[in-house]
Amino acid sequence: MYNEYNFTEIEKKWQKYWEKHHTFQASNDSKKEKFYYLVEFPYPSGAGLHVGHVRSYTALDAMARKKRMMGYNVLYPMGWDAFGLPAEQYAIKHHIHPSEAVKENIQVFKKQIQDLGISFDWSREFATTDPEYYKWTQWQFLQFVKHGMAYKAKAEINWCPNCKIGLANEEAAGGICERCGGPVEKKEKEQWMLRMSDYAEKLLAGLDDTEFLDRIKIAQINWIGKSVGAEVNFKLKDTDDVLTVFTTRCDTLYGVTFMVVSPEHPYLEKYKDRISNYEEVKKYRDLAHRKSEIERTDMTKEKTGVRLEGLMAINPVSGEEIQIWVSDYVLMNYGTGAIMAVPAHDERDYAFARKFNIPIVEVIKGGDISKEAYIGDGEMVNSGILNGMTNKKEAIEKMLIFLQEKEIGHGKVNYRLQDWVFSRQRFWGEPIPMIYCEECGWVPVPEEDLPVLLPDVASYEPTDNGESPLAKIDEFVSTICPKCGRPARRETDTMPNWAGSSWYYLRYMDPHNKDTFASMDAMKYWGMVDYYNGGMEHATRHLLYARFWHRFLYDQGFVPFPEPFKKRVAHGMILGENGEKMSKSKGNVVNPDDMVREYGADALRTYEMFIGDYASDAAWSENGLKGCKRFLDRVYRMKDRLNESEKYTPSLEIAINQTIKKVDEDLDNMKYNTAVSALMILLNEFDAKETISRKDYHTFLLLLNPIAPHITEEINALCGFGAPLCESSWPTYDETKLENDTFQLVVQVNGKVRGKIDAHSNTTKEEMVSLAKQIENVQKFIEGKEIVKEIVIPKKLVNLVIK
RNA sequence: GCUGGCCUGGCGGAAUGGUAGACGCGAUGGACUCAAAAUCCAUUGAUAGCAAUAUCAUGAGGGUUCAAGUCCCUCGGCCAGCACCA
Repeated sequence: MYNEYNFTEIEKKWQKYWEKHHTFQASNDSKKEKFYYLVEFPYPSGAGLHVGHVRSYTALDAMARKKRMMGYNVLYPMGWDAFGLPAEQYAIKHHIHPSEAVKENIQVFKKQIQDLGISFDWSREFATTDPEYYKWTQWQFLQFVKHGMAYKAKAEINWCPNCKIGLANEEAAGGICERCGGPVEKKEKEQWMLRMSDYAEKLLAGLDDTEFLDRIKIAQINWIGKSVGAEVNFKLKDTDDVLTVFTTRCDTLYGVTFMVVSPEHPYLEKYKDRISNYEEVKKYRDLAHRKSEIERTDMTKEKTGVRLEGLMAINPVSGEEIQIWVSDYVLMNYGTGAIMAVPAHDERDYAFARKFNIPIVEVIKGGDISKEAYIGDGEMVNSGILNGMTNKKEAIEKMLIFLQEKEIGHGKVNYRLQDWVFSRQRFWGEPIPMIYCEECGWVPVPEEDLPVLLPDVASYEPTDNGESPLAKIDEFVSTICPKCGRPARRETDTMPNWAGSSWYYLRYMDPHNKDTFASMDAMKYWGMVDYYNGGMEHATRHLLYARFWHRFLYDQGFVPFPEPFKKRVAHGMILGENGEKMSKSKGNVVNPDDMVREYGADALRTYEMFIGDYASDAAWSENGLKGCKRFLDRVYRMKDRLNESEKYTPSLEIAINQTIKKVDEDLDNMKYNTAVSALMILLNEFDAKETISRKDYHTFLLLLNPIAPHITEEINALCGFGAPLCESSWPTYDETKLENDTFQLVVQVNGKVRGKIDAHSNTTKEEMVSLAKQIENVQKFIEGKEIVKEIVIPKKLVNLVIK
């Protein structure tokens, strides 16, 4: 492409200037008002920076630069989320320590980001893999232990046989391993768990303190999955035991004709002597166990199950004896692992009862239960105390009171959210700082011994038996018990990737603190993150983990605010030129380095802001990028057409004030595409003039600077406008100069545009109507017709309604 | 299945209920040039017309309104989240 200026040189020059002058360094000791912008820190993969990174980093960069010009003390930091599987796998393959691979990748990423001129405060940079950082991740884990929020439990975990790793529910959604895409199995293993489910209500309520996008709030609410209902106890016939179920529809209790327990329910084992067909039951249970999660949760498949012969339950309201079945459509990890089945009014129970010929009793009138389960509302029948009631809510309330009085049940709130499986059988993660002693059990590593460092060894292949590679490293494992001094073993599991990213935003506030993870003063000054940008793929897990972690720290008095993030915003993806997701295999990957080399960082930045609505996906177009480069070239050329005036050109004054307002508001609202468009429009207006004033041009450069910082600084210097733009004030607009004194009057007849005429803005309503009627084309339409109504919108439009 | 979002020219996309298609890309014609690149000028939703202008047009069909891309209802398509959640 043709170039009339050397953008590479210009970009390097100003990047050096900013570095030398610490332009973007945030102060922890400032009288200015603060603003904290955060983008999700990247995982420094070997593939390098993606054009998607450029989009979000530039977007918040533009806001951060603008806010600095407005006089705020802006924190816009960057770091590295560097633990994780890819680095470990790379290391296994190439026989180098993961920390080496990570170091190299970080250097590449950092160079790429710096070439873009993103105004990060690099003095606060760190990686989650730095011992000085993960020391505090471990320290915070110990606080969870100290407050009974961490426990080790033999839990059935999601095990990926391919990756040889235990997965959190979040990583195994739908029974598919999110890393390799293979099926996930169940495996029993001792795992460290965090009691996140205890925080379900707080995490739900805390959303009120945030300004997340609605769709993000909804995703969080779904994930927490609050459900209000009741726990009801069903007596087991001829025992003193009860089978407890959770239900949201206790009003249908009279319609319960059987119960179903999940294959993992402990009663199968407990009552094996009473279950006369136990062998059959056991067979079913083992079969269910071997099935992958995906097979079990396939809703389209037919219901299966086995009746527990010899074991009966009693319907607590009707007193009837009812059958008990085992079936895999009941899940052990939700509710109590057992359900009451109301086949007349639940689709799943209906299908099950139909298949196994179990009685179906209607309790809500309205459907034909010989054909299907009726799930609507209606009058209660066959329901004792509820008969005749038609209001579902009242029926539930009445039944709840009854259950409580008879002590057979009580109100109960259930959550889908489960405890966080916090162990990973991996080398490249933060070691869990716990020691197992035969005498004392699990003992935390004393805080003064932190960090527990990862050993510097050559082998970190995962093991087939599900142990962490660390288990094979004797000098790591062998230690002494901090309590009794006897020989003991270190925990060899490491933390999940989500750990380090759960509190990094706090460390940025005070990154070099040696005494604590961040000082209270620093955290009080910086407060909540004002804007937190990330992908939608992190709207549930990462965001929930971080909020939980933060809320726990708050409850222990370690942080001053209950919620970490005020606003959460999400960028759309940048797709390949063919509209598909960029991937190596599709050959549609765009490398930002190539674009910076060929068109310059400013053009790339401007284009990515112009590409479309920030929150939506957008397809890459190199021609679009060229168009933005052309725009910057035209901006540059305009410098040769200045006159000596230090005032706005009178005929441009309105347009300039309008543009200041538009760009100002659009940048605040993340409407970057229309901000760029407004600047293009203004440039077109400049272009139509022989000459423009120095002030016209200077203001334009100030407005464009947050998006295209290098070229605007250079032009500013070339023109001798004074201080660099990054040290100048953001322009303000004059409220009285936003409107022209003429406007185009649009004339409609019956809502259709029939004419336009210029009018002075002080034209009265009456004058507007008479002006309208003078237009020739309008007269054609109203001639000989009766005008029944005249609608006048001042300074805009007249609509004549005719009959 | 439930919840939320989206659907506008050849393309990316603009439009507080008030001129649909801003801005950009692409395309066509022209200027400059020996030529090309770059740049500049003009045209560019469809149909009819020399034109003025008219008709049609924001996924489909209804409705509310003086006026609907925008609000309401029905349907279709796409995307996302959750999903045998009791």
